[in-house]
Amino acid sequence: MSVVKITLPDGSVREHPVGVKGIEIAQSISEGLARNSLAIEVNGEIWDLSRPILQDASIKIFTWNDKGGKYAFWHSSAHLFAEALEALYPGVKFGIGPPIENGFYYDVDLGDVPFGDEELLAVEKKMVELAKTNSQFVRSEVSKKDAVEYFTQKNDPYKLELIEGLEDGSITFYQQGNFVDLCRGPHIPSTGPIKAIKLLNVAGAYWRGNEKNKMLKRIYGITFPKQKELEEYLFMLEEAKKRDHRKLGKELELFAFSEKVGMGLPLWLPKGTILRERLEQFMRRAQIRAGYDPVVTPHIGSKQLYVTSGHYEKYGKDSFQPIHTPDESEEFLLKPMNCPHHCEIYKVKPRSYKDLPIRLAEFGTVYRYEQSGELHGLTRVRGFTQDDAHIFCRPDQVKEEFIKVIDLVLFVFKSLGFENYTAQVSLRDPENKAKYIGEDALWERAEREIQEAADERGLKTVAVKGEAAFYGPKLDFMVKDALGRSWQLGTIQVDYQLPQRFELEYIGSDNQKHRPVMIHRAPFGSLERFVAVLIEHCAGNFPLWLAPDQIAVLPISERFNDYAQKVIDLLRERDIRGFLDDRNEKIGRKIRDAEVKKVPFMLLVGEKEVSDNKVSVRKHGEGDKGAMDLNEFVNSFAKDFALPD
RNA sequence: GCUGUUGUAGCUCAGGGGUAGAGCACUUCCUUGGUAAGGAAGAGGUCGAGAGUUCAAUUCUCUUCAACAGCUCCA
Repeated sequence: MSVVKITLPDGSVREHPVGVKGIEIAQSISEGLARNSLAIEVNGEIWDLSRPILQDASIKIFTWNDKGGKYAFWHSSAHLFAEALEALYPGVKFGIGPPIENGFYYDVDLGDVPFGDEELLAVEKKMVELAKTNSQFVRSEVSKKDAVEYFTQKNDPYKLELIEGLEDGSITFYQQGNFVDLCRGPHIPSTGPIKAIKLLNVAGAYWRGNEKNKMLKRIYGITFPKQKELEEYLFMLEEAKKRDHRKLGKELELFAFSEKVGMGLPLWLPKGTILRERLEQFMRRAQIRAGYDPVVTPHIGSKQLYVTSGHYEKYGKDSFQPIHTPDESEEFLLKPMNCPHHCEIYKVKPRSYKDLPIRLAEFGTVYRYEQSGELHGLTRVRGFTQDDAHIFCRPDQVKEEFIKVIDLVLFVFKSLGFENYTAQVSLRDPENKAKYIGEDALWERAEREIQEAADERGLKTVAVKGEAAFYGPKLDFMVKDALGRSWQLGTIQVDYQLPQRFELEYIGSDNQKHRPVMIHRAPFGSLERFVAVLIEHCAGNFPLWLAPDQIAVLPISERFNDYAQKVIDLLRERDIRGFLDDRNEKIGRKIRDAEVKKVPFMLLVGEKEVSDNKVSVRKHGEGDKGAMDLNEFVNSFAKDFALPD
């Protein structure tokens, strides 16, 4: 009998008969593993445990603790959902139903049948019932002809469309119970392990992501092997909602919106403004140190400016419309980005190669008419301030400058404790080059330079096609919000197009005219989005240097209000921000209120403190730190009060 | 922009065809207290906006605006 060599993750090699199944390998290792195994990775592909292995292979067995195990589990759950839905709604048409980071969804066409919370519960119940039958997921290879025939008979146009795009010989079906689905797999062995099920919500989604197509219902759900894990997950979701920046922004009085001012136009309240200005100070200092020159440009620019830049052609129709003046031939646009203005600053005088790089920085407020459905707290707004800068440099300086910007972004992230970011190289969509301007050669060069710079700094990058700006590729730093939604913060972009369009030049050492390269960069991205993500990242417990109120002075009774006022005054002289709680309330109450407001330090003053000329320090979330002299307090936390270095 | 859900006091929410309620916050008074909510009284709302049905609409219907979830988009 012939054998296959199976290499385990630890490097050990075992021999099994040809056609051995994953589950059998698991059993040969241990009964426990076999019981918990959900899928198997074979030479990098994830397979069913029941699929025979015919050749030598490196394998890894997945359990619930592996991403691949969860993937198969949730993928199978999507099938279970579909089975339940079909049982309750015969004739329902199915789109796609993949596993996602947390759970799965299935796009379905229910026609005009209403589908809400009650219906979700009913399907959920049916799923539990079907899971208990522990029916096996059976894989079968089918010919394209048979596949088409099956779904034609079932009258499911979406699946037929999917099959059309598949190659004959590569089509597989999976069946569990009475439900058959077109599916590449893999799946867990049977429905039994799916014990805890929650259908989360229903939303609309265009078929194949194209807004010209029909909108299907997308039903999200999540499942777990144990009820307790589901409960923990739902609890975690609730906890995450508590740190939503929209909720905390309101509670901590950081920002607000007004219907009268207009949607997507944030109003920064006094406390939010302090936070924002501290971030600006931090960035200003870092940029001065990195050789940037601050500039200021107007909030509007003539239409011609954006015709030159190409932005008018690309976004003119979807922007705030031009501002008119008494002169009918005149049109101005609210500036949607700062680069054209900065190009004009570059052009105020002839530049020598010795002048480069020139780094122009501006906290530039821009206005973009984002689709109404896109607006989201502070993360997606119609008026926002970029910590923008444009670096004009010689072609031979691009990589070095790019690396310096990466260092700046990493410095910002480190200073604020952002550790879980993704560096994304955003490339052009090679299938749809019409979306972009500029020659192929320049694109390829820019894409290469970005990747090289990122590699040189040891960044782990993910390349994503189709995410580039229309004028060039980007290196984007993505960070997740409290609910796991990904947002782009820092961005660095190499641009060969704008210098051409604006005919930017410098005189080289050869006394000839040359074209500079432009690097767009914004380490925060925008102050709005950065603050939003920061709020969620620290759950409103800002580092001391950023906290709008750093201290609260709490007199034990009204008799000590005068002393407390003196404490506040002395602290203000040392640039420490805070407030005096002189309300006619008990100390317990004042402490509670200051804790709820997440004020980093509470300074209690009463009989003892007045006579010793001290303050009793209480730290937010930690409690009593004992009495100390005011100078001693300020000095011992001086480093935390200051901008980070 | 699309699909769906929601809109009642500053905030969180209950109610429901016969012109509104709670808790917190707010104001005043009592209380002057030692590390997470002292007590009492009071003030607050064209029930998102517009139209329709009705003797009567905050409640039902339509339109509109906004928020939320997802999709699409994101210079």
